[in-house]
Amino acid sequence: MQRIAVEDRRTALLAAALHVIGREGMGAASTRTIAAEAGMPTASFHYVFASYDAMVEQLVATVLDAQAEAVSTSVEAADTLRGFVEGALQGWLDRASAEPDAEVALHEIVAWSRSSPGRRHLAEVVYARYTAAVEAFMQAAEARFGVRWRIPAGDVARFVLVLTDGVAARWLVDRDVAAARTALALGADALLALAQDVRP
Amino acid sequence: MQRIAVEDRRTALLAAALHVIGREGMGAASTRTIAAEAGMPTASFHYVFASYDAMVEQLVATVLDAQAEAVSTSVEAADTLRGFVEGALQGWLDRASAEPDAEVALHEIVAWSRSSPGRRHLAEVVYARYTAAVEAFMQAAEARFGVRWRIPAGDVARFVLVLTDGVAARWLVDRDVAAARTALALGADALLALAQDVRP
DNA sequence: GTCCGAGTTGGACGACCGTCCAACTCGGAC
DNA sequence: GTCCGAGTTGGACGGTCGTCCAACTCGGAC
Repeated sequence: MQRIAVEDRRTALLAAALHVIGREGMGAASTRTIAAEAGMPTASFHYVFASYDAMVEQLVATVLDAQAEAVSTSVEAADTLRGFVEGALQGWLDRASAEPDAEVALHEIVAWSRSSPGRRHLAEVVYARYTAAVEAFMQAAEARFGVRWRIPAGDVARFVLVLTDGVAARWLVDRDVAAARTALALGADALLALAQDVRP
Repeated sequence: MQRIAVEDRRTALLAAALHVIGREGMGAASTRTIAAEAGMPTASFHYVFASYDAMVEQLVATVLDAQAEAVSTSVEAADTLRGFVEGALQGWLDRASAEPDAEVALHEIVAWSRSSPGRRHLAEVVYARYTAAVEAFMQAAEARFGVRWRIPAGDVARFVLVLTDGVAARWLVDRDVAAARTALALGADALLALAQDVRP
């Protein structure tokens, strides 16, 4: 095969891994399958990545970065607290259904990493980044709409993740976007009921 | 090994599978690992079960049966709608934290079955049974407290599963029962806000 | 034109997988 | 006491896995 910059190989392999995991799950995403999907010999995998686990770690970071940016653009135009909350939740869903491979991969990798002590930190990192992202949204909501919460901010953030995780779990099985949208709307109502002192 | 009734072997292997999946995840739950956990030679596995997939299918049925029964006993004493809703949700959490292997196994198996077309029906069966269980609870609530809902019953049932799935996803990673309890209490409030016409 | 080192990769390593079968054991009917 | 069929299981089958190395290629410095 012709010579390719290592960064380009890395990018191609990460994209291939995303497709394979999205299509056939973590169980089928072997080094051989991923390299074949990228049109490379198997040995190229370990020329680019130190190990399989290292590739997964990079994949998680890449997917989380792209997701955080996509969702944050969906609340830029919000001019009410309701618009902001609904925009964030529906923006997350729009992103998930637009890039299902990324959403599937995230859940596959969390489930995969949960059971092995040496990989458990990966699942915790995912939730730490989710929590940080939600808290950044909450601070933006406070700055823009003066919202305060009736309960500790940490409990609100956790409840947001309960909503997205719960909707995702079901959507992963039935891929029913309309039903997911309805459930998220109920979630938005529940979140707004926790707000007080909204600046007019 | 001494002669053992096939049903006893089946029971022992299912219990062993539950332990292995709960401790090390689906990826480590091979026929060899499970048989060893049950103190049997590997070949016993295929003397009892037609295939690995058939064992998983039986395991799901067993776990769902036990779970449904455990939760239903936790609302028997409820004498208000709030007590009923909170009792059901907290009863589910009590069951999950009392038998973590069963809860872990259910999520591991759903994730495992999602990606393979030939196994996808298993994930759908799990949600069909969850939905049926929740709808049975809702009918019991209507009979006992005369409750009606502001939105379609199907949307309420789906929202209940969003709550349990979302709480479970996080609990599987951090095992924080207190935080799960708080999140479920918020979920109960959200559900009660969807109720109307409660008989006094 | 020569050479070097980075890029590339076929193929092997040991391990584990689900499944299966031939050979063995042994309780109980006769 | 004999025998049979159900119960039991060691070991093998072909497959996949992550990883690695020796051997090859080739762009670019000299």
